[in-house]
Formats: sequence, structure tokens, C-alpha cells
Amino acid sequence: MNVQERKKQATVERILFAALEIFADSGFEGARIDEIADRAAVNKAMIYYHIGDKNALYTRVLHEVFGDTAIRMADNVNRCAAPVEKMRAYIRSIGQTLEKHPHLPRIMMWELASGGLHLPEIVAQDLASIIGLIRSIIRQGHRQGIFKKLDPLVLHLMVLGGISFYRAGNPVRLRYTAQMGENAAENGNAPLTHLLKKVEKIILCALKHD
Amino acid sequence: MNVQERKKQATVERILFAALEIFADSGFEGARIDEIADRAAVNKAMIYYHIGDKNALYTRVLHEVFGDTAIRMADNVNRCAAPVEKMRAYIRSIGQTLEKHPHLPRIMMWELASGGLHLPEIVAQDLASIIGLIRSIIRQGHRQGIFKKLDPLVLHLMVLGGISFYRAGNPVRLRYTAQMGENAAENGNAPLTHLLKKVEKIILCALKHD
Amino acid sequence: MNVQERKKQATVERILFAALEIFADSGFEGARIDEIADRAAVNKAMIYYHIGDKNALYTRVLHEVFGDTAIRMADNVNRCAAPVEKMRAYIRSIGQTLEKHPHLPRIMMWELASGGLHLPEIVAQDLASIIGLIRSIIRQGHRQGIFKKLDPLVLHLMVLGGISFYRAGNPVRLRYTAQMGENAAENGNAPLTHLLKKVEKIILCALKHD
Amino acid sequence: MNVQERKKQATVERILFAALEIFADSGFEGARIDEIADRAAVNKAMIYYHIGDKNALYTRVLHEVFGDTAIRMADNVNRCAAPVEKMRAYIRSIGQTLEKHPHLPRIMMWELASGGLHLPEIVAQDLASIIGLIRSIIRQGHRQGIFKKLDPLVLHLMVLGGISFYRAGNPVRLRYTAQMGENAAENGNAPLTHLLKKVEKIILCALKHD
DNA sequence: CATGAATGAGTCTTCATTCAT
DNA sequence: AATGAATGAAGACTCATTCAT
Repeated sequence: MNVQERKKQATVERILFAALEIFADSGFEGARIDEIADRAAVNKAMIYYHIGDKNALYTRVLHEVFGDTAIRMADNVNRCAAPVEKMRAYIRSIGQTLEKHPHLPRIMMWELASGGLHLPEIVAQDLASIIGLIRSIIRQGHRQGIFKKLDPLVLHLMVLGGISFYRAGNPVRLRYTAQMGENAAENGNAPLTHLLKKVEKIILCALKHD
Repeated sequence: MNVQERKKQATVERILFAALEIFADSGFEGARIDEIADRAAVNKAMIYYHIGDKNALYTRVLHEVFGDTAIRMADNVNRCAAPVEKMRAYIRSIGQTLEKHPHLPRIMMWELASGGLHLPEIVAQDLASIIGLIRSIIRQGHRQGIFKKLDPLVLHLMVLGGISFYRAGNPVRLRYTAQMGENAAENGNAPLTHLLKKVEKIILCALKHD
Repeated sequence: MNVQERKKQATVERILFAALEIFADSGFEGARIDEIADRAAVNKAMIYYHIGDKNALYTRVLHEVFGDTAIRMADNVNRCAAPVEKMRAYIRSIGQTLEKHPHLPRIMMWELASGGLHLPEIVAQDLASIIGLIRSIIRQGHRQGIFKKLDPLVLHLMVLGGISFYRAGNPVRLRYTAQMGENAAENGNAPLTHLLKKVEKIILCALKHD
Repeated sequence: MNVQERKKQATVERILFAALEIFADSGFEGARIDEIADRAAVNKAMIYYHIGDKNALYTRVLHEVFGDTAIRMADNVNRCAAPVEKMRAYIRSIGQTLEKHPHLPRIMMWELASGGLHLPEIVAQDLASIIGLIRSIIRQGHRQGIFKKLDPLVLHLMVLGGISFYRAGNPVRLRYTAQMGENAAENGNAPLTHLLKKVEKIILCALKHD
């Protein structure tokens, strides 16, 4: 019995991972159920049996990624007390998330590009909770007289959008190294931590009172 | 003959505009040739006759949108002398571009999401020249002791990514107003200039020496 | 063992009854093995284990339903002496059968519609014996100078077909009450006995000499 | 232009005829779009292009048959004055219809068997108008003191059901000639007119006052 | 006996693309 | 240049049937 259970779980996990990759690569419309099944080494019908149709699969995949992210970010942020530390924790959490879910930026871009056409409500809640987090950080810092009062949504989207564009743009930059100037390629290959430090610096410079 | 020529040009323009709208809304895979033809009030076969297949159409649309952006930005920036002013001009140029090409952010996001699969070389050059622009602004400001030395690519992508995420995310935020908190909707409806001022403030705070 | 035997029999009966209902509702092609298993509260594989594939199940169901009909009709008819009484007994037997097997008319219609594709030979014999019965009634009545000489097959099929169409058509009439005229619905709800009396009257009027 | 028009019409007609045959043979669920396309010697997609999905095709086919029937029956009946003649015209109209649309009885049986699951409203109206016809005949005959007052719906369904069962049952009877007795086969092969005369006789005997 | 997972061959439907006129 | 018909290759989803436990 436990054997069956484990086998089932393995199957489901293989499906979800394959789906994640392919949704990230091709978006919802571009993804092919057949390809997902192939990559998961699973009969196509098993996807329908275990999970449901393409929409259900998409929902499940997104929630798996964004739900986990929202929880971990809240954890990391709340472990700190001072607003500056919280802000750092927030940005590093994004880094940690990208480390664990390297497909996340592109998934998010597909979704945003489509205007959230396929965005399931649970995932919208996940995203909302993340924005709530940064809003509370800024508010706290402001009350303590440490932070200027900047729009948290804009700040958040600059961080997230910047990082996403940076990472998602990597293949493009690599392909067009020549046109982009040496720096571009050099930066593109730099490890994630460098990028995050730069972003952190920019954000904290912008936030802190002189 | 001239009448025919003009008629043909009008047809092509209608096709391109319809395609732009639909590619922006639905992406490459999601777009339907039939729908484009319908919206352009043109027979489907005419698209193939005048322009070519779906890929050719998409590439053409991309080039049409990104083409004149680089030139206008360089113009606007070079009209100013001081680095701070140049930086402001740069950000406002982005705003101006979005005003003129409201479909640009989503087109860009589809493209980035797909890894720049359809990005034509000319467009890549356009984008590269924009980065060169901001790099030179920062360098100048740094030499004058006004700016810190921040990575121009990161800065650029935070601006562009932030604005794109903000605008592209509008429909999503509107749909999920409840979960996102009142502020989200309120901001979402704000005109572009408000957003740009916020971004400008953040960027200049980050750049300027204390 | 005896417990097991009884359990098995109960399982088979549940399967057969569920199958009967669903085949009657949906026909052979429309029926879903999954649904039958669900309704029988039985694992799908059990159907294959106990009975066989979809065809076997269908044939078995058909035989189950049509099997005892012929015997009972002969019994009822032979209990009467006079041809008119026999005829009445015959029509009432049909009513009795429908009372006991309310799914019979639709099963028969599916079968006839498909050209008797799945009709097992035993069932064909059952049906043939019924026709033999009515033939002998008419012959007897004719010899006694009571009945006209009408084609027994036609008469039989008018009775059976009429009743089947009437009953099978009930849901349709109910749905389209408006178009059918008030009478349709009113009649549609009438109990079986009313219908049988009407048929009986029509048939005897047609048969009896003036 | 007229060539194209004619070609299109031919295509549509081939599709509709093939569909009629296959729906009659196999019912809605059993019919295969592929087979219909094959038999119509038409690309599958043309069915969707010209007509629509399976439901639309079914609706179109049924309406083509039943609509035509309803109109012709009304015509034939109204051409007569006396109720008895009208009744005869009505029954012969059924014959005429079966001659022209030999697939009708089985189509109707599939539909009735399914409880009108796929019955489109237009077709329901067609059927209702036929029942209205016979109702008015009987009412007229009754007012003139010629007919007994019998339930028109029952009468109609006995006629239609009888004929349908008779014809639909033909293949079954042919297959099981031995069990059915010689008469069955003999009758089964008899031309339609014989059957209709028998039905007519039965119905008029039942209706007319002594 | 019983169960849930697995399979493969369909089945409907769509869509980019081409052809004939 | 323009149109409407035609095509073929997928695409998502289903379902009868079997397997492993």
C-alpha cells in the first residue's frame, strides 16, 4: 500500500515538474500536454487521471511555486526585527526563491503578459500576500523614521520586474553579446548573488533617509 | 497605380495594427490568424500574400513597435546637459514611448517570456543602444561626482521591468482588487505620469550621493 | 464460502442493475463503464472480472430483461378462454411487464435503432414466441367469427411500438410541453393503465366484427 | 461565382447525406465525424467550416428530414376535405415520407431512446406540428359524428411506432427468420404499401363508428 | 476478490496554410 | 489583388481495457 502511495506521489511529482518546465518555456498556450507527458515519462492519460485538464495542471503548478514562495518570504521577513533587515531579508528571499524555483520569473512573465488570463485565484492570493508583506515593511520603517514613504507596490515591482527582466533576458543577451557591449554578457553570467546585492543597494539607497 | 499602392499600404497597415493588438493580448501562440484577419477586415489569405506566415507577421510587428523607440530616447536625452536632467529625460522617454505604443510592455513581456525566440536582430540592436545610453548617463554623473556608480543594466531593467510589470499587471490587480488591498486598485488606475514620478524619485534617490 | 458466494452474487446483481439503468438511459455507445461501476459501487475492474467486457455486459443485461417476459405473457394469455379476453390479457401483460421492467421500452428502442446489433439469439427466440402467441389468439378469434383477419405482426408492433413510443417519448413531451399542446403533457403524466385501456379499446375496435 | 456556389452546395449536401446515413445507423454517440467526412468524400474540417460541430450537424440533419416531413404531411392532409380521407392521406404521407427518407424511423428511435437528449428545439416543433395535425383530423371527424373520440396522441404513436418498429425490426427478423416463423420474413420483405394498407385498415376500423 | 494506477487507441475540434477562381 | 473553399497535421481530452499489488 505504501509502495503504491509512493509510486503515485512520484508520478505526480514527475508530472508537476515537467509541467513547470514546459509552462515556463512555452507558456500556457504554447505548452503541449503530450510533451509534458513525455518529459515526465508518464502516459498522457495519467495527467488527467491524477490532476485534471490543462487548466487544473497549470493551477496546481503555479500554486506549488507561488504558494511556497509566499510562505517562505513571510517566514524570512518575520524572523527579522528592524525594517532595514526585513527589507534585506525580503530581497534575499526573492533570491532564495529564484534559486529554488529558477522557472518562476518566466512563469510570472507569461502570466502578466496574458493579463492574468489563466491566473487562478489561489495564486492571486499568494501574490497579494507577498505585496502585503513589503507594504508592512515600508510602513514600519516609515513610522520609525528610517524610511521615506515610497509606494510599496512600485518598489516591489521594480525589484521583481528588474530581477525577472534581468534573468529572463539572459538568453537574449547571450545571443546578442556583440550588440549589447561586453558588460552585458559579463553581467548576464554573473551569479545571482551579485545581482541581488546590486538591487539591494539600489533599493536601500532609495528608501533610507539621508 | 498610385491609388492601388496607397490601398495596398492601407491594407498592410490595418493588418499590422490588428496583429499588434492581438499579439499583445494573446502572445504568439495564443494569437489566431483568423482573428487578426477579421479585426483588420481583410481576407485571411491576404496576410500571407502581403506579409507572409505567422512568424513573418510577428517579426514585422515587433520591429514596427521597437523600431523608433531607440531614436526618440537618444534625442530626448541628448537635449539635456546635466546628468540628473538626462536621467529624468530618460525615464520620461520611456513614458512617452508607452503613451505612443501602449501595447509595447506586453509585447516585450511575451518576448522575454519566450526567451526572445522571435526577436529580430535589428530590434536587439535597438535595445542595446538604449542600454548604452543609460550607461553613458551614469558614467557622466559619476565623473561629475553627482552619482554613485551603479550597474546601468540593473538600473535600466528595474525601471523598465518595474514599469512593465506595473502596467501589465493592471488588469490582474483590477480583477483581484479584494485580495490585493485597496491601495492596489487605487494605484492601478493612476495615470502613467504618477507612476513615472515615483520611479524617477526612487531612481534618483538611489543614484545621487548624499 | 456460502457467504462469499452470496456476496459475489450481490455484487453481480448490483452491476447488472446499474448497467441496465445506464444502458437504458444512454444506449451502448453512450454508456460509460466508469459510471456503471460507480453506480454499482463496485471497482471497475470487477466488472471485467465477474462479467467481461462491455459487449458481454450489455448482452447479459438484455437477456436478463427480456428473459422472463415471454413466459409470463404466455401464462397470462392461456389463463383466459375467449379470444377477446386473451387479447385483453395480452395487452395487460405488456403493461405488467413494463411495470416490472420500466427500462424495457428504451432498451428495446436502442436495440432496434441499432438494427439489433447486440441482440442475443435467446432473446430473439423470446420475442418470436410472443408473436406466435398473438398470432394464435387472432387465428382463434377469426375461426370463431369474432375477429377480422388482421396481420398479427403488424398488430403486435402497433401495440408494442405505440406503447414504447408513448412511454419513451414522455421526457421529450414534458420538456417541450409548450410546443406539443396542453394535451400532450396531461396525457404524458397519466398512469400506465390509462394508456393501456386506450390501446386496448383501439385494438379491439379494430379487430372485432361490426 | 456560380460555380463556387454550386460546388459549395454540393459539398454541404454530400456532408448532410452522409451524416444522415451514419446518424441513422449509429445514433449520435455512435456516429464518427471521421466516418461522415470519409463517406462524404470531404475533409473533416469542412464539416466544421460549413456546418459546425457534431451537435450542429445533427440538428441540421434532423431538421432537414423532419421539417420537410411536417410540411408535406400538412399539405397532403389539407388537400382532402372529409376526415376519413384526411386520415388516409395522413397515413399515406407517412408512407411517402418513409419512401423519401428511409432513414427516418431509426433516427427517430435513437432520439426517443435517448429521451430526446440531442433533440433540437426546431425539430421538436416539427414533431409537435405533426401531432397537431392528427389531433385536428380526429376532432373534425368526431364533430361530424364519423369518428369515435380516441386519443390522437396514442393513435399517432401507434401508427408511427408500429411502422417504425416494423421497419427498424426488419434486419433483426431477417437474421432470425427461423425463430420468427415463415410469416415474419415474408412480411418483412413485403413492400411498404402493403404495410400501410394494413395499418390504415386497422386505424380506420378503430376510429369509425359502427 | 478487490483496488487504484496505467495504457493506447481513438474522438472531437482547431488552426496555420494553400488552392482555385 | 481578393475571396472562400479546402487541407492536413496537430491538440486536448476520453475511455475501454489491463496490470500490479
